[in-house]
Amino acid sequence: ADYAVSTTPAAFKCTSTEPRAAVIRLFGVTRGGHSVVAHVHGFLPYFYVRAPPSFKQEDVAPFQQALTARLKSEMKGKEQGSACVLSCQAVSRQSIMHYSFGQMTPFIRVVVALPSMVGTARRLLEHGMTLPRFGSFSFDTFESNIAFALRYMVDRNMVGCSWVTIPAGKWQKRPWGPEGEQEKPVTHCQLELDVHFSDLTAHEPDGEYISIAPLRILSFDIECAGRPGIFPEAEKDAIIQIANHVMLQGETKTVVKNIFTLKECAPIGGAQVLSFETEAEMLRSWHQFVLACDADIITGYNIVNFDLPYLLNRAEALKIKTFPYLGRIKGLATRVKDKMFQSKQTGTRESKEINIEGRVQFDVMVVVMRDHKLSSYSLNSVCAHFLGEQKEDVHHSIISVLQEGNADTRRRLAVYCLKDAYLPQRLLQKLMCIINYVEMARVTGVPLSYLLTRGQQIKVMSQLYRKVKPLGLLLPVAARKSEEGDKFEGATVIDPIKGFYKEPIATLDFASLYPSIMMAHNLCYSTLVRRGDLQKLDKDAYAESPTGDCFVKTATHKGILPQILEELLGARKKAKADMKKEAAKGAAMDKLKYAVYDGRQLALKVSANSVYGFTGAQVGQLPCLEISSSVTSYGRQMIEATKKHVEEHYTEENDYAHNAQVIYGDTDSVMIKFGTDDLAEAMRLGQEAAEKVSGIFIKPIKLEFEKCYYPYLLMNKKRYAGLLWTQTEKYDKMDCKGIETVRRDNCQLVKDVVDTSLRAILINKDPERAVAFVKGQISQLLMNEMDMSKLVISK
DNA sequence: TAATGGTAGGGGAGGAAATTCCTCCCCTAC
DNA sequence: TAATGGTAGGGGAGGAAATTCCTCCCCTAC
Repeated sequence: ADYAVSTTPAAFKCTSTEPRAAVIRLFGVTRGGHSVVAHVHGFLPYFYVRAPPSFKQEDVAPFQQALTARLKSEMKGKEQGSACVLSCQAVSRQSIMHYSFGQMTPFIRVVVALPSMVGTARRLLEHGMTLPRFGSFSFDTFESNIAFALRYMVDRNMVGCSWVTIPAGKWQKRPWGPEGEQEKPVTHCQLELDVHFSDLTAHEPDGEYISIAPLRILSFDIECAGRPGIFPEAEKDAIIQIANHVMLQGETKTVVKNIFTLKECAPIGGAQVLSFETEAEMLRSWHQFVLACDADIITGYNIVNFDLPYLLNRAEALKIKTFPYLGRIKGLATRVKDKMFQSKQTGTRESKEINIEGRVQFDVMVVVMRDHKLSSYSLNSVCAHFLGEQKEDVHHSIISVLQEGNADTRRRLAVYCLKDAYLPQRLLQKLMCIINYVEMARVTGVPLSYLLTRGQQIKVMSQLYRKVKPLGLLLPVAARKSEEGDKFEGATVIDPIKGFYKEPIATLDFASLYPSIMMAHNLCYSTLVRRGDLQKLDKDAYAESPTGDCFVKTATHKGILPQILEELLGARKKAKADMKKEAAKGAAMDKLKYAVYDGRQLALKVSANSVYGFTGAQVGQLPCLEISSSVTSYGRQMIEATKKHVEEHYTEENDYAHNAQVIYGDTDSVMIKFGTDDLAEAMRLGQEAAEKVSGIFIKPIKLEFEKCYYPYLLMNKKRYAGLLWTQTEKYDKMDCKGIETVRRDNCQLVKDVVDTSLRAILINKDPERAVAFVKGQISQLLMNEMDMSKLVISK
């Protein structure tokens, strides 16, 4: 979904006299697979302002006049004839920040003509505006920085990638309207229609609406004739081939497989070969193909940062004026912009921003980089990792040679290029990217494209907006800037008692620790009690967290965040149950449905866990360190209590065979040496201890016995290895944490040596063998007999 | 159309700072 | 020009070498 500013057709004008209005565009697919665009009319941008004290109904009109005047002068005639502020209305709402005793306070709902006016109005109001009865007053605005399209989706209960119904008779198929002033199609979609926003019904993605639309997915790859040793430059180096591979979501067969080549190319089985004498002809023809194919999703490997910009720049160098119109909107040029994406998680990454309206750019490289930590992100190694197959390798230095050869050498290049277009499709299917991303969009409510171009916060914001609206609560706009280094204390890591343990070590974990803390203690923006409000409350009505912040209890007022978390975790339980149900059908199982449920439960889990991070985000949209630091402080208290309880209860005095000892723990886990040599006994004790300790905490906090390590090598904080057992018959695997074997900043040799040594120690229980192996490797190194490839470090 | 989830913590690299070691030299005891 | 005994050993100065400490960075655990 996006929006455009245009004139509104008379039929959808309603009461407004505005010359121009924002029209939401919903791009989609029908069940039959036809592309659709709906121009949604009549939805107006708005936001809220907190009314000054003693603000009365009769103050609304002067407020509107003042704001209109300021806004108009600010727009400097850009929007001629626009009223700018369409309406102001006194309403009762409450800010989500701080517990407010269930009281509502006066707010003003401001409706403006265009989305861009929201930001301007916000700035004006925050800087202070002069009102007759109040003098210069600096207003707090609320919900004034939400993207317009998302605002619409929130208000209409529409989540990303969901089904929408438009009843017959409520919409107009373009072209329509009286002769002369007809509404003509402006997009390349097969079906184009106009509708009033209230006539659209969004469906929850359940039951018959759980299915995923048959999206058309175009994967492509280009080859350039680079000069030897120089990375291709679009200004100088020609594009010689473009391979394309089109599939439908949910189906395995290929719809189109073709290749555009410069100069003649020998035929390739199963693929259509289109050869051109000039590069310009080829590019023009490919452009036509993209429009005809009308894909919903454009994919490929590194297309956003290489292939698409290269194509666009090359077309510009060749002066092909018609080329940069790859989107669904006719006459809207595709441009490349440099963008910086900065986050703690990924670091600072430069990337390109390319507008292709109505098509989602689903770059497989971006997807893999976001979801997986790998040592190399080349298509070759990613395929080797996930598909267990290497790509057809043609070294870039011989690409030009092949091109300058004959039809057969160009055919070899084409086969390679086709494979590069096909592999991203394979990866998407294998990793079930589309399904998982669609489910993430549905769970969090954001459009699909946000998931690849935006961070984590927008997903929580979207859920908050949705949850808060029916409750009459409003989300404040983040303060201009938060002070640098606004850090808070995190989790405890128990000092390890380092050593090699030959007896089983039981591991107990708190399930979803941070979400369950937030639920148990009702931590939320709306339950945080202001210091000054404390004496107004009963002592039993609130609880003080270990940081000294007070939150009211569930019985007084249930927090929004706990509600969101409950729903997320509840929905996850359901999704997992549905998965089981589907699997129980055996042969009749609907694999696609099963995958959807799996993707959903994963999305729900990730979403639940990111709520805590959202409240502590340093550069956040709605940070609240009182919440995040309370969460971690409760966590610290809990892990200490668990350690204490276990060590005090499992003692010889209490008739246990040994004194138990907590040898290590990190954040939400404790590792216990019960003293017994028997694995089954250790598991039983672990089980028992988990239940016992769970009892001392408030619901839904739950300690679970998860596994035993036997034997266990504890080297340091966050560094250990052991054989992991979940049942007594056979160990599951060798589990290594923080050790060189799991790090990506060392050469293969280090990994191999450490891995082999650990195996010798843990599995064969033969440290001598490990020593001998290491010595052997060192002498090989010293004698220069080591394979050089094992010594490569890539950073 | 500006946006960006958290803290704890190990361990290596690189360089500054503090410490140790060594040699030379002066001086005294005898 | 004139006059010039020795060895052992403490301790300071000065500088080289080895060590510690600190910061930054990367990457992981949770």
